[in-house]
Amino acid sequence: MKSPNHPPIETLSLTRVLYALSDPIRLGLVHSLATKGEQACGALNLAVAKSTASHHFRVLRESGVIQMRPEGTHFINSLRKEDLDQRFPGLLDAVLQAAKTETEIG
Amino acid sequence: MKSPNHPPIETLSLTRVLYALSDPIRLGLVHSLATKGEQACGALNLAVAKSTASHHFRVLRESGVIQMRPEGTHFINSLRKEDLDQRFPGLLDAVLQAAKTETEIG
DNA sequence: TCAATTGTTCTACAATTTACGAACAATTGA
DNA sequence: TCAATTGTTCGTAAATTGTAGAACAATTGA
Repeated sequence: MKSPNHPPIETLSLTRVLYALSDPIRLGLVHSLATKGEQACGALNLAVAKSTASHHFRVLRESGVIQMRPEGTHFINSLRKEDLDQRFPGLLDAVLQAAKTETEIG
Repeated sequence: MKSPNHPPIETLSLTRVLYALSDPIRLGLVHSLATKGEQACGALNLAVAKSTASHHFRVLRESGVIQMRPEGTHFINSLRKEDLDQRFPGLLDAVLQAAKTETEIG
């Protein structure tokens, strides 16, 4: 497994991050990574084809929201929380809190 | 001028709000409304056709980010800051702060 | 070695989004 | 009344996005 490219912190674009988080599937992935910690792609059992899942992981990775670390036959995904907090303080926490609120309300 | 519809607070969708904010033109509008206060559409002199501007205002309005109040021949736009703060605490502030940061950095 | 596992890449397609010009609607002021 | 102002709506075109299947690549374990 070849390690994919990750954009450096200073190149992260706010609109790109917001866009990455604006999809229900991707926001769900981020929420899951935030609450359960780092996980393999397969552990997040998505309701879409694996090529589609790969697409969403790519959007999240290229926007700087997550990082992917190769490990054996799969990838371990994790939030780039510290990077995001440094570049856009409070943003990730606010989004995660809002996501939590929304799932509670329905 | 007929007053346009605005979605009630409890129906605001997080992904929809994030999507509305993920466009550079719309984020610029929001930033402008946040710093300069309520303004007419024309006062925000956009670099796009007025039909395109109308589209962006509509996206912001239907996502619940802004409200539009008819006044004479034009509309006065303003952020639904209190509503957003109530539904998604800290989100708007974090986005606005991030937008400010990004314009400073470049 | 070789099959199983995991995820990417390529290709294609339907749906959505952004953009613009032209026509239209509402209001104001001369 | 009527022209000017302001913004919406409609129709359309170009670009982007989300989705999936098929083929491919890398790693592990039998």
